[in-house]
Amino acid sequence: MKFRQLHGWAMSYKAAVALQQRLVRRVSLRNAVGRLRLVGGVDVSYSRGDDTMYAGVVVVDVRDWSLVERQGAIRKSRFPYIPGLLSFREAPSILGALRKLKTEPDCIITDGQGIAHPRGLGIGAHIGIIANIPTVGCAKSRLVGEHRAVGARRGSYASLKHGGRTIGRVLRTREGVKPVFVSPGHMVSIPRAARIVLDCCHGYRLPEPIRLAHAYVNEMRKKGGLKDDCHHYEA
DNA sequence: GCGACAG
DNA sequence: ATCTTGTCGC
Repeated sequence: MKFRQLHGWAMSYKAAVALQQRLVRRVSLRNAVGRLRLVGGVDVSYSRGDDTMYAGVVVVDVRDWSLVERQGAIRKSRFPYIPGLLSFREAPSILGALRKLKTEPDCIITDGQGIAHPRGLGIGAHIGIIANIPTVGCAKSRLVGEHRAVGARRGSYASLKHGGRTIGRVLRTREGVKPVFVSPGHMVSIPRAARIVLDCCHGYRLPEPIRLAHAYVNEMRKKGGLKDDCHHYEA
């Protein structure tokens, strides 16, 4: 994981939007994810009147769903939540956690949109081009795009379109619950992104890596402190 | 001006 | 995202 220092994070909303329009050209939809084994998941937690972000990343082995490694980072954010500018609030802390990772996953799933974004640069895509690793956006609700009704069976999906382009899929990961919005982040195709998310959902609406990351950051915030783990492997 | 609007 | 109690269903 070769991180790139593409830019700083302190700027006006206006500058942030301009930056997204400039960075979107670096996003690649060329699939670079082969057989899946190690999948990462990232998430952030924070309290109401506090801008302290508790970010975490977990790496799961899809063969048996065991936790391979997890790392966390606590950092204050000075950027507010604004639809379309989520990465400027959460990405700094998430990248802090990612830099501590010793294990390089085959791809990372983010809690939020990939390219299914007004300017094509949701937090999933943004993190992908900076960490230089395949990423998949998996959001619980829609930000942009239109789609037809999604079938009731697990695996059913509808194409998510915006501005005359297909930007992702609305995927039913479990029967009886709302579908999720999947879109490529970086270095992954739309079909592969959807397949990755579906393969990572085990009895629940959200992918296992995201669920574990969510539980991890919440535990970090409540029971204070950042506990990490790394179970080394033999190639 | 009004409605929409990831987390 | 967080806050917050109960309630419906497998």
